[in-house]
Amino acid sequence: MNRARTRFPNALSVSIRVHPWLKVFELMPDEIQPPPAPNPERKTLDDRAKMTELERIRHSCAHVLATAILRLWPDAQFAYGPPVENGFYYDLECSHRISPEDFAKLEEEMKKEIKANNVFEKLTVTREQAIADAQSGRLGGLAERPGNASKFKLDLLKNIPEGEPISYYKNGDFIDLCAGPHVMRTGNIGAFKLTTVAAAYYKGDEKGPQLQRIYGTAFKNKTALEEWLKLQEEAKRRDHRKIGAEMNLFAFDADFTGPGLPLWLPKGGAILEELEKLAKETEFQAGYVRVKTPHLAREKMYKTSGHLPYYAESMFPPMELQGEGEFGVKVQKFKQGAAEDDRLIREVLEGLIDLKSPPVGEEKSWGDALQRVVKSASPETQKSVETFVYDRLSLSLFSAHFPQPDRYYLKAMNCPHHHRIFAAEPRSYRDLPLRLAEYGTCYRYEQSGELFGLMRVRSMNMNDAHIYCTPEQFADEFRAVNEMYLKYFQIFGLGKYQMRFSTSSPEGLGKKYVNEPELWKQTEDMVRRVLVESGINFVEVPNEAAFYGPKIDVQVWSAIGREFTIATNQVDFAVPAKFGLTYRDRDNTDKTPLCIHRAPLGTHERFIGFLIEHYAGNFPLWLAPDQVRVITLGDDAPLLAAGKALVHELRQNFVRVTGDFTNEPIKAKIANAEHARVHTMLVLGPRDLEAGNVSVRLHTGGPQGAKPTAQVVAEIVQSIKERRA
RNA sequence: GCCAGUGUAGCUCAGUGGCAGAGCAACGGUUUUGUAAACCGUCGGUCGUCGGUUCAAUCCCGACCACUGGCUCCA
Repeated sequence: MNRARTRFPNALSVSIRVHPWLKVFELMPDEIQPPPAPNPERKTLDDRAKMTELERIRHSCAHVLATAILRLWPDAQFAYGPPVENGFYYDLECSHRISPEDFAKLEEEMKKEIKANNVFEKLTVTREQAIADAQSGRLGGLAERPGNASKFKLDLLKNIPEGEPISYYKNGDFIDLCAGPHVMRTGNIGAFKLTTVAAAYYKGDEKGPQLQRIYGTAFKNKTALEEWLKLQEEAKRRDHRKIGAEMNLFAFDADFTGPGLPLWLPKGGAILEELEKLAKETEFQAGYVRVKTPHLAREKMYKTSGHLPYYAESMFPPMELQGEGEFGVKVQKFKQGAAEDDRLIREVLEGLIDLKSPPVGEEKSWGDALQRVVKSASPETQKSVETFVYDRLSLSLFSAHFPQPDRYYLKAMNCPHHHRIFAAEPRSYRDLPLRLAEYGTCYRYEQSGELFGLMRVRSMNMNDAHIYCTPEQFADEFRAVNEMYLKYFQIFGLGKYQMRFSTSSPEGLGKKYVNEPELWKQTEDMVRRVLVESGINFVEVPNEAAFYGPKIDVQVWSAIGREFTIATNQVDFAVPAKFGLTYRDRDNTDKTPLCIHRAPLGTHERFIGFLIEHYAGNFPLWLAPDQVRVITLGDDAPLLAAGKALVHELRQNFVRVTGDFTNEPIKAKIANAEHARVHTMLVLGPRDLEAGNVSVRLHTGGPQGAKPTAQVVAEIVQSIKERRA
């Protein structure tokens, strides 16, 4: 509740929707629907049996962790404790707040349990027995705990299908409800380490209880653990935030610019420029045309597109121009004093939305005060207040009593603007396919905890384009888009990628997805066919499509193993209709085009962040911010002149080149250039000058010996032109 | 937004209830050099912000902000 007010002080509909005592609003317009309850995946027994040895070690280590926690804090209640990619975790509820300071103690206890080398004993029990044990607090415990039932285990038991065997695993005194499998003995856990503590929601449900999650990792032996720790160190070194700072690529300035809003420094700007150039050239050759659209649009744009109110939470709150637009006059009137009848509503609303409301007693806002008052009232009064609020604040009345100011939103996506470009001219089937491309800046209000370096930001440049086409053209267009993706992957040497093909679900039609069963089937079939025919590596993920059509997300893995969705490709057969987009077909009727949203390079921000980690900052020549540095051996006049001439020549060939003509020792100048990750160093000394040579040194390859200057310049220019790896 | 951790010079980090420290960078000199750091000097700080405790707070306490690791989310 607080969150909605804080984030959207002006977005009334949003504030109201999530205010807890206004549950009544869940009955409101069908576009405001709570998300479907998460369905926690339950691994089948077959899946579990496939656990690798390492996973068994880690899962067993989770039990050992639980054992240790219970010895220190016997009231702990455990939920899930699975192995994960880099280790394991166990979720628990406990009166003691476990912090990393407790790790040493915990690890001590864990070592004792491992040293005891207890057997992981499997016990099969009846459901009745299991329920009884859970109720006595025995499950996930060292002993019975009267009055402290194993509540999460009870819940887990409910999810075990009838007829499936129910088993315990027991090590020492610790008994846990668990399908296994485990290692034989606690002593089989060779080496482990607790890594971090975090909060996690029970079953991943934001509304569920919040648990403490302890993360750890475990390995067969100490060597393997140490190797992993080393790898973590290496990952830290390659982290795009670290390298970005070292190379002066970008900066965050939370105080002045705002969190999640990167500033591109000149060197990062150079990379950005190269990416745009690549995209522009590639798209030009593929028949795209370039457009440019503003960063703002009126509310009507996003109401029409359907993004409001669905995605209002992901957008920056609107700017309101009170004196403008058709409602300006009404607003003025309202300000001068509303009718008595309106006053109560206004007060209710002010309490809900006004951040600056003074606290009333213990409460943080008038809304809280109101909530208390209503709660303490008789059921009839509560009912009538709810009815009143529902009646008076429902959107229709709302707009009647509260003239809408002119609202402008920062765009969170480019598509609506492009749709309006489509609509700006009459279109014939002869104009299609129309491919509108733009490197457009979008703004999304990502939750504060979600921000992550360049990978998750609030302002982003999207390599966006929208292809409007007829259903007959769709397959070819879609194929061409995929080919463009593959072309890019080749340029950047991305061997490991996976396309996630997200489709709809029959149950979601009309709720999560536009209710067009025929079109869903058609487009999904078309997409699937194209993917298979193109021999593309993809997986199909049901029930994850966009609300307007199936989509493909491209996942890549950076060199340090981070997985990212960098590109996206979506079919849209719904929104063009909402905007009333049509083209005149051969048969002289107006038809709605299909639209393909595609962003092969995703956003500048994420893509460059990814590239930094991918290349560890050692970019290929064409992308390197510092492509060439000319270094003179001393600062004698003839050397200096030759050096400056070389810089000039390279610059006239559009090479990003700097000169280091200081009188520092050559070793220092090389070291500086290496630290700056300058791709190519050209050293000019008296010997070179005499022979018409330069000595070439590569950041990634060391000294390459002396070569004729003209040849070196030509090679550099050629390598950049070809975008060589 | 939630849980936890962190916040000292441009960067990497020391440190203490009683005058704020180093290395690198920057700047000024000296040095005249062949492939990862030559020497000397100078400058640089509201110790994240606000409040509290104290004779005295960068240090202790509280709130807030930002970042980091996770959770949830990512149309």
